[in-house]
Amino acid sequence: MASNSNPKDRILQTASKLFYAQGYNATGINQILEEANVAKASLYTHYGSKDDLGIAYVKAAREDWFNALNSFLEKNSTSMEKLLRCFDFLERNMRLNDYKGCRFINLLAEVSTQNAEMRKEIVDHKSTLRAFFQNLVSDIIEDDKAKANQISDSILLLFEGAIVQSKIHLDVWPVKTAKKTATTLLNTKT
Amino acid sequence: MASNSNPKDRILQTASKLFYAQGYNATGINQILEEANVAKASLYTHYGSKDDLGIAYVKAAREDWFNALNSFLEKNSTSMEKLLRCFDFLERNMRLNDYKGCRFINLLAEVSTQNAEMRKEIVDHKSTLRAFFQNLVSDIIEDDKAKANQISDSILLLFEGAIVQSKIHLDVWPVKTAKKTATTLLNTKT
DNA sequence: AAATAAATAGACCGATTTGTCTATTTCAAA
DNA sequence: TTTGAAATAGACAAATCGGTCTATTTATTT
Repeated sequence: MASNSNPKDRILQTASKLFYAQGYNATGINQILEEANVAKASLYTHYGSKDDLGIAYVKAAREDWFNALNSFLEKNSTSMEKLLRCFDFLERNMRLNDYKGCRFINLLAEVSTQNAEMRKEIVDHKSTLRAFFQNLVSDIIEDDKAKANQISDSILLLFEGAIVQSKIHLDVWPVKTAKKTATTLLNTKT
Repeated sequence: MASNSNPKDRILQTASKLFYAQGYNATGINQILEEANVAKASLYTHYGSKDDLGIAYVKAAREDWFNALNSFLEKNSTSMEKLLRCFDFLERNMRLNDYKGCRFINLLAEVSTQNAEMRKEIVDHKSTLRAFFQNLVSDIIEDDKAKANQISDSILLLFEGAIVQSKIHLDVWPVKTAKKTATTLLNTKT
């Protein structure tokens, strides 16, 4: 782990790496401390417990994710271009992360019944993503609101399905397939 | 847990319930033994270790899942009807399981890097599902093979995306949305 | 330079983890 | 009814878990 920055940040960075790579329950705090080169007391002064660290992790990951997406999208592009470029972003991420999939989906599988606050952050994040797609699609399909929502939610489902299937098959074909059908749906004129 | 059947089956049944409800890593063998009313030695004679029990769990779940699906589909129905009814099956399952989502996706999130054999079973299961959709769609779209595959894979992605989003929002609207768009895709004539 | 805060190493705690082993009991087949 | 397998309860082990605490050292600030 990078030895720059302060202990507090180093803990979060290392936790982020390990929670993603090994899972939340499978990652012990001792491993985090070792790899972050940080004393145990530092974890408990900056974060109160492992669960609180987990919550801080999700919150930071939420911000990081949308920051990365927005900086990947080109400012002066149409809503249609942005929508399709979301799938390019996804493809790049899947490769970059060695097909570990979505941090939030992975975490939800572990803590859905275990930790209500982590669950809430995850749900809020995905609700934000849903609204993000809805906004872009509403720019393209302006006349029929019901149709716009049907298409934007379908794009969301294709997006999420592509994440899961990409993780399963260790390949980007699901992302390419999703992008292609998303294009088809968006070009279906009323 | 049902006290019928033999210890071996009771272990698997209880493990299946707990792994699904709490996750694999969050479930200790002691809890399984208590709820199954079974001695510890019985677990280690019938299954060799917790991981081996986990593998047995996935294998049994694979068989159960497709058995449930096939018995839900009506024998004398068209491929189109069967395809759409898959989403009714999904909706029923999501409700029935209190939106715990997909056993295989949930498990993959935990053991993807941890246990290669469990991963393989999960991947094989999803590959079977993919082929299942491909077969049905190929009955409907016979002329254009590339188009048939594009549509069947898109249905797979909608299906998987609906599972994930349904678990997130504790609602069946993603399944309904997926079914509707799947219908649209299947009705797009060449 | 003195005072204060931040970070350190690491012992320690009780609980829990998977897994082994012994000794006893239940049960079914010969 | 005897024999042998199957199942039982539970002690035990070694490791790890999250978390607390003490004592010391490093930085920062005044």
